[in-house]
Amino acid sequence: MAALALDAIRSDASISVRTYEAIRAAITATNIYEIEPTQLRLDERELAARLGVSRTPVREALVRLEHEELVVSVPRRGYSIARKSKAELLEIIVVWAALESMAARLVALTASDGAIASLREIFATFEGGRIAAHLDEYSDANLRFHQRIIELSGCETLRRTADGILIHVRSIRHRTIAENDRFEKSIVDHMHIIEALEARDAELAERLVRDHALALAAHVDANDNDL
Amino acid sequence: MAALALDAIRSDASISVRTYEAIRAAITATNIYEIEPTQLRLDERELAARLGVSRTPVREALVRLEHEELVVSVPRRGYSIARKSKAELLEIIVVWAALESMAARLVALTASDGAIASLREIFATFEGGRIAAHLDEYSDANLRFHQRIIELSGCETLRRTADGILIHVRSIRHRTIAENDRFEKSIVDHMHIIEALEARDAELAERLVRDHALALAAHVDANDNDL
DNA sequence: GCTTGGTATATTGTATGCCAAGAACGAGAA
DNA sequence: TTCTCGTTCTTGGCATACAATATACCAAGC
Repeated sequence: MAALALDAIRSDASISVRTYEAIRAAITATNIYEIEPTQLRLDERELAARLGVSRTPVREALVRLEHEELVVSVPRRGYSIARKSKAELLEIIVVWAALESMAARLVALTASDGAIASLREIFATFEGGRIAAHLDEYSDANLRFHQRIIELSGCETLRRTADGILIHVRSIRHRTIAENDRFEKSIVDHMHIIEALEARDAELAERLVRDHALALAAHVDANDNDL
Repeated sequence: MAALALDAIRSDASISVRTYEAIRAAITATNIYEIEPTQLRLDERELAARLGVSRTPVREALVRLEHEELVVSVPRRGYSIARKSKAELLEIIVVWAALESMAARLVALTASDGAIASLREIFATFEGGRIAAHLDEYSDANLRFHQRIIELSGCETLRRTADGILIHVRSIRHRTIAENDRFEKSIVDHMHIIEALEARDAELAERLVRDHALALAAHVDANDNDL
């Protein structure tokens, strides 16, 4: 439990919601694949005590988190942080590919030129091969890029659906970006995607985004055998 | 001991979960777009009394339902059944299109011939133009067809994600199927989709499914102004 | 020493009570 | 008559008490 960095909760919104946000943030900030299995347990009372609230809002928060599959509950045995199996992670990437490729289509068809241009700026600081030296920041930028495509689609439902699985995608991307020069290919892919969007080629943009995501899935499938 | 064929005892779902299922079923069985706005209110105490449970499981159930956007909660003013605006319904169709088209791709690439053939059977009873006389059953079959594509993808995460928005898609399809001969076009589309899957043409199947769904969105956008 | 049953303890699941925020309603004044 | 202010009542939010069940530990018998 000490592995979770719990922040104090905000003062607006209901205690339930703030509790949810606090626990969610704590899980998000933790590399859940690298902590002891015993640390995955979430003790209602301990969470309540540490957050300074009663068990009721903690339980409601856990119910929410269970729904977005961040935690799992075993009846009568409580909640623990959900670790996805490799097969599940692959499925998540497939869903992400579906959502992001649809988003790319919408961006190509409806986004403003300025909006599309903003995609380039995300990688502006990484020109000239300085990626390897700033792998963490590049990994963040990478994720932001994909998130931004979904944002620019203007489809709120798409964004919310994607948000639900974002946490898992984040951990995948974070772990795989450092592996054998994938970032070289990655940045080339991104530029092609941006070009397709700028050319307003919806079909191409959709396909490139999908294939980029599915390539990640294939990579994880082939390489990450320790999941 | 091994001689006894013991099944695990019915781990009768918790009251919370059963409460959730009961409320969900009740909402699903109601045409939420045709009842008085005052009927949309969900009173915790009343629900608890009618279900014979306390308010706690009712609240947990409502939290779950809120997460899947079947109900909305206004802080300090309680829960009510969520009616989607037209814009939101259009977005939902877009998300559905994204998920189902990805599913179609997977089906074309991985499903067995028998599985694909089962898609035809769904419409077997509607041959010979008997659709108009059995519009309700056709509407159901229609929905089952689209659900089945997602099932056949074999991607559980895809299925669960789609399930979350299924209720809304159902109500849309149900209301629009009766409108001006859409079912004629609809059944032709479906046959083309099946043919593409049988031909293992992933690109075509994906496109047909997507366009079929987006055509529904366009239809709703143009026709259903009373949402 | 190992197995097995019993008991204590810890922890979740559910019910209930209290409180505070809004809404509804009524009374009084303009 | 209408507007406004105050009171009451409804209703959700949270805490806590109680019940049900799983786990761990210990003791007794083989």
